[in-house]
Amino acid sequence: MPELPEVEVIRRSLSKKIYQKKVKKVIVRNKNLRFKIPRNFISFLVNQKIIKVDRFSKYLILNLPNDHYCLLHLGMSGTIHLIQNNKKNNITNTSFYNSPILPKKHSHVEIIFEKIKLVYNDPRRFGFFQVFNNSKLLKKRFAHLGPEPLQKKFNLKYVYTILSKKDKNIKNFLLDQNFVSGIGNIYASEILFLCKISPEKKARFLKKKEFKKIIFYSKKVLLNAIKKGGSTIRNFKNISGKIGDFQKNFKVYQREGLNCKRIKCKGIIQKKFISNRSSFFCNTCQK
DNA sequence: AAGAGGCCCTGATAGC
DNA sequence: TGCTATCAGGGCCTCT
Repeated sequence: MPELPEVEVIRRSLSKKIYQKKVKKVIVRNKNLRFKIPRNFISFLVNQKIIKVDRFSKYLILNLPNDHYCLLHLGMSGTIHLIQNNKKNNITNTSFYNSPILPKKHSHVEIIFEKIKLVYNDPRRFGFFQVFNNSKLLKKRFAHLGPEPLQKKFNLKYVYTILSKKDKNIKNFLLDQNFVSGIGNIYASEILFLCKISPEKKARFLKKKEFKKIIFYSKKVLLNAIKKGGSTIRNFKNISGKIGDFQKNFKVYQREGLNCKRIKCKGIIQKKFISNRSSFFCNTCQK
């Protein structure tokens, strides 16, 4: 699923294409997403300009005039496609995430601008749209979420205060959006590998030095992933759709049974289910 | 009240 | 080939 870096990459490309564009039409084919698409969704958007494309954590926020906001979460399988209608009447498909061609199935929502349209496709329908009439309500929507790893608020004092007495394992904390928001299952494993910390280690047993590492590598992994264009995004410029022209440079994720990438470490990457989510880690260098 | 587990949903893949 | 079981990157709700 798209984690913070993927959503940020999507935000940037989206922003370039739909900034200051006016919504001409909205099509809702299936309103039964994770949450039902609100009744006023279409009228909320039509004739409005996109004045900014924002993001918090894994949420995209389309800023509209008059302090209105349209929130979009991609869930596990949500993808955004931009279809451009150029002068030659060719349809150029720009896929921002995960798919070589525009899927016909599961394209639940279309937001249509003058020469371009945004298509939301989501097989599992874990994603959702929500609308907010002012920034107060939007803020309230995010109130329960912890800071992003990239924010200054995500510092030693904050992490220590929350984690130092908790009995929950650190992997679950990295996935807990109330503690820190934006990290998902892939990057959680990657971050802990770089920290040399076992995913099963209870938070209260972590030392100050380890808290510092968690903060440092959380930032580093996410920033690096954004820089690389979202490492979980498949690069599907190849219309033939052949797999293999995208690379995952993961150190542990989906590397079960393979050698640890750390120099001189003889460890083997393990896969283990921790709270129903797959976790990958080196059995030797992560303590 | 913290933490574990179940559930929403479809599709891809593995195993028989 | 065709069935079934398992798993997939998230988040919210409930139960203990």
